[in-house]
Amino acid sequence: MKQVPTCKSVTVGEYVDEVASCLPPDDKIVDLAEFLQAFGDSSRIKILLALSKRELCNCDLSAITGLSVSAVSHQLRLLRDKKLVKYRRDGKKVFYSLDDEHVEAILRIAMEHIGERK
Amino acid sequence: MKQVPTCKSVTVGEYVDEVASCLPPDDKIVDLAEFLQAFGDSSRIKILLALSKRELCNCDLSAITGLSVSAVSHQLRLLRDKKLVKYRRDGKKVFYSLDDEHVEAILRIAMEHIGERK
DNA sequence: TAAACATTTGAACAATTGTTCAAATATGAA
DNA sequence: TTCATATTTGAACAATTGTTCAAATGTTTA
Repeated sequence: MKQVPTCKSVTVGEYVDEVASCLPPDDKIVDLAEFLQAFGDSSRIKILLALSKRELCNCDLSAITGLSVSAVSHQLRLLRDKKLVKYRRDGKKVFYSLDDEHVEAILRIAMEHIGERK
Repeated sequence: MKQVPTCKSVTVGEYVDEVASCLPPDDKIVDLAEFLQAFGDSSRIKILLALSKRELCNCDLSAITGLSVSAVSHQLRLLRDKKLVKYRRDGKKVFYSLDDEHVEAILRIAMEHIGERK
């Protein structure tokens, strides 16, 4: 950044350092952002909501979401890498499910937040 | 999408329609994705975590996060539009805070999820 | 083995994103 | 009014993203 943060008024400086020192280190910030970013796409939300009902294979997810098999696979890889889903192979199929209760909780709370407004 | 979802094995068709009918309508999916996408950036995570400690103005947020005043303002506009933060003007300053407990809860749960692994 | 089914992968592409910079707007004090 | 401070805005740009398509990889059955 190029602009120097000035903010000359009296209140500044009293709590800025205190809040700044509360922030996690940069690598944790990045992990957090990447984890939450994985929720931030309509295709992935559809996949995650479907998986919140039951374990599903790539092919089923394609039928349910209306996305191509390839698109679903690409998104599942991302969701796997970011630890939102886990999987198990059963013969030709690979069954996916939500990684843990945190993922479910975030979906539920976000639904609540959306539902309340408008 | 161009590829027809086939998935010819026996298990298919039993629950696909059932799960599909559980999914919210498209506009709600989009709202959900846009809300959660707003969490998915390191700069915005820093801003949100800072705001989880206390109400802060644009200028303070710039000092705390190390981002330019302009970059913070652009991100705050997005966070406002997506209903993650609210604000009040006090003289020359505009103080921002988290919109509600849902936003706080999502940050907390995501921190837990990140904290548990590795 | 070959064939069918299911999934994954990589390249390409358009679309979206986050930052910077400069300029504009808003507020309070002199 | 003019000045200083604080915030917002819009254009530009590089960087990232999500999808498609074609090809490759796994797995089971014949």
